[in-house]
Amino acid sequence: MDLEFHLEKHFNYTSFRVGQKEVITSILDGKHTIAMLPTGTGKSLCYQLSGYLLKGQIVIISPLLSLMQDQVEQLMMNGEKSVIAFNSFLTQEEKYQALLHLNKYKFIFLSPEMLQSESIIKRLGEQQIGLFVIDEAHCISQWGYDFRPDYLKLGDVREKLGNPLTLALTATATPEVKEDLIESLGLGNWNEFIYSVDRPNISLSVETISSYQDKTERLVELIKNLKGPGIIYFSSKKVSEQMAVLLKERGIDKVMAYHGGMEQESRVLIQQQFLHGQLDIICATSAFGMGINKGNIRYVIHFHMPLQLESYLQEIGRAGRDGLKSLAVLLYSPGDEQLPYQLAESELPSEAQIEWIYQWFVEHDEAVKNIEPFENEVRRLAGLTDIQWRMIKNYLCESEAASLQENFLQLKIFINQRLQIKRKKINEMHMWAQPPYEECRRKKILKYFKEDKTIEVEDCCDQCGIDLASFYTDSDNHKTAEDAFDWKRHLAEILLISERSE
DNA sequence: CGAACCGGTTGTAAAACCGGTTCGGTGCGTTACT
Repeated sequence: MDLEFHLEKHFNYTSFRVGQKEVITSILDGKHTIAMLPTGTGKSLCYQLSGYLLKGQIVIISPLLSLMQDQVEQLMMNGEKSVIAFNSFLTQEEKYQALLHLNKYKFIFLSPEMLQSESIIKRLGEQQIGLFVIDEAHCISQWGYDFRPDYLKLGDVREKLGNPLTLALTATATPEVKEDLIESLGLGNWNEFIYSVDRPNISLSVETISSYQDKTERLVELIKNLKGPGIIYFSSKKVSEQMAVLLKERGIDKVMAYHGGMEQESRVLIQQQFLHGQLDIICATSAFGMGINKGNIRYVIHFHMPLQLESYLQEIGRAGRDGLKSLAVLLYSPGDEQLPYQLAESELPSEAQIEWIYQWFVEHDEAVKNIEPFENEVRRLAGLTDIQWRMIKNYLCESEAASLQENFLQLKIFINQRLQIKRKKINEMHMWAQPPYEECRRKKILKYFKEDKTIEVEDCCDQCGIDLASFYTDSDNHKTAEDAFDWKRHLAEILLISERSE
């Protein structure tokens, strides 16, 4: 088949980007396909073009509502009308109508949670599904186990839908992510297109700084000098906001914070402003990034380290999608690793909480499967977050243990295992960040991800030697801002001194 | 671990200080209530 012809016909492009043609060919051959393509290569085109060349409908699983809306818009801009995002933005009536006329949609977007609804599975099962797509498939691995368990149930859903031809798309090409998704999706045979996780145009730097205060000062200094735009990652919503305020006070404009606790409206606005250059710097938590299509991000700074190297890689990977030289800096203070450990632990229910729940069941002589009416009360009394509770409920309900006691015993073991895995990952991240350093950072990452590629990269990392000044802004913009600020501060100091002496 | 907050102490008035405690990230859907 002349794929280029169809590419031009449907999308008006004349040539494919890295990996696209191979992936599409594999799908059209009827093979389940795992595509781990580098960021910014146009992964969605893989299912869009395949969609036009395959019979039947295309079902796309997407992790974020905003991502779904983007994709729907993109398709509609391209003249495709038979698209629907099946999610909570629809009213009851709209949902009902959409289900009734499901066959008139070519592209159907869904969240994994929506796919747990029996009525939706039933209606989808009656359709002819040409391709089942899991977008951002690393979510299975990174979110499935505790945060969004419905990701791990996609395999069952696939089976119920009659094992449709499947495509998994992601940019996080690590062996572990791949294994997780093969196992949970239950693909028997598949083709895979996996590209290196290495991004040679991103220089890697870790700076060890002894105190929190010094780290803040260093951050301000970096921001003042580095050529933007850039993202600064924090592991706390509060700190991200405080830093945005501090940076503004220090004369740095076009800065905003972004985190999951903010209003949906302002989140969209900030994202748009960043995309269009009205904002230069985002002080963000891990909520920021997925689906951000901005090519010219010049640096990513981590004020806190993430909970695993996979996340680190994903976050720094948002820099330099245009292929130009970019920088990733991790600011590390000894003791920083405590925060990730804390976060990991607080996500899982504690032993005491599990014991409490167990006692509740014993006292109330209630079957685990009949918990629904008491659910909210029990959850509240045990002091569990909804994530923690869901994890417990999921496990208890799906267990085949012979007794309540046995069921809870296994639950405790399971949670303990999860904790160990999380700790191990944090430890690996920590080992990469903390001194003593002996080895090239890039090699160390590649080794962790089981790639044995030896590459020579210019300005590779702080170990191989890096010229930070080459990432500094060459315009005088920042300098002027800095001068203005110093003058202001100077004046303030003078006033303060004269106030005291009076 | 560090930051923020709370409540009690200090020593006579108000703010400063101390010690203890709590909290810290990612999102879908539904439902009850403003």
